[in-house]
Amino acid sequence: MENKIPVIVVAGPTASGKTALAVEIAKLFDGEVVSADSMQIYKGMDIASAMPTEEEKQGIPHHMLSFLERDERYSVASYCDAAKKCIADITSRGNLPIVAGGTGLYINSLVDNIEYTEGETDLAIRKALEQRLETEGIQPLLEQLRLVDPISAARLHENDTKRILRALEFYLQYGITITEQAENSKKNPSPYDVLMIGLTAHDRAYLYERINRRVDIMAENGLVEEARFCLESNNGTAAQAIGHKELMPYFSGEATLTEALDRLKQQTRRYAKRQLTWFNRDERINWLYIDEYENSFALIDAAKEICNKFLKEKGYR
RNA sequence: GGGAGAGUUCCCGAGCGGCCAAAGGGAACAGACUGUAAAUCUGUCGUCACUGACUUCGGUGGUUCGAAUCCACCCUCUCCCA
Repeated sequence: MENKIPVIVVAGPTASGKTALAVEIAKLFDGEVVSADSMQIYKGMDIASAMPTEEEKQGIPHHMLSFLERDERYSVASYCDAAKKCIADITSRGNLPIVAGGTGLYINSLVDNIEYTEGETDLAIRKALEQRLETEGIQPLLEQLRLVDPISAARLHENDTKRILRALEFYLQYGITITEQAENSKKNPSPYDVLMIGLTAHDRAYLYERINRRVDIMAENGLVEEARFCLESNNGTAAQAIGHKELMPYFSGEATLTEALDRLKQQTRRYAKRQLTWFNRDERINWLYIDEYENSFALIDAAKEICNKFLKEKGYR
């Protein structure tokens, strides 16, 4: 209505078929894909992160993929900045932006226009706090937080040291509480008119089977070699990715390859579960159940219908 | 064939006469999540008519006020000697 930008989001747990569906939607509506994946941003982890291959992309432009060195730090804020630019560019070309990925925090922050504070995290403050945690334990830090930001202190579990530290760190760096910041961050309405499509399965076992199968395929496609190479030069954020670290016991001889891959499958299933927990609370999502359709064409048809309805009703097409 | 040891709740694993439905970990399920998010954290986790009751610790039978814990026999497994 008031000059909003239409954006289609394809969300869902890993291995649910987001990549393929996003491409199909892009083909149907002159779209370009903006990835919302915290690991596919890194270079050199194509197999583990299930990065779309050129073949899978089918000529559709993809953004926010494979542009960061593995030892570089990254953050939601940086992601939003860059992704917003991508959306603006795509729109200026007259194309439809399709945000696809499994990192819920990235998707919501981008699409809901969460405003993050200026500047980078002050690592010196963080380091000092981590130092104190080491020597004093969490209680004094929690007490200190209670004095400045009682709401956060009450909300956070004492074991949640990461968030307690961040809340304190935030206050020390910016002089306002992270609680206030959370409020402020929601002040500006989103410039996007969002249609959210979520992929999931009625039967969780069905999804888990797909995950297991995909890990086996990754192994066939050279996951072990990729992991061996990455782990040699590993030091940063990318080390958190599921896919390489699980092979460590295999490299050190503590586990067979099969055992390591089983572990990897399990970790991936657990991750999918967490993703579902995140997305499940979003009332806006139009869920498509992948185990409900005869084949991918039927699924694409269903998605197409939802998109058409959205675009027509809002007068975009 | 002889000897040593082990069998515990979905899995691993502690318990070794009462404070044991049984530590701890894992898995699973549910949830949280504002600059590390594929990370991090929380809850539940024998059954039920659930502040109490009931059924569990390889099997059977004992000892005892009382057993997962002690004894006997049996079954299964592991290791060592043949």
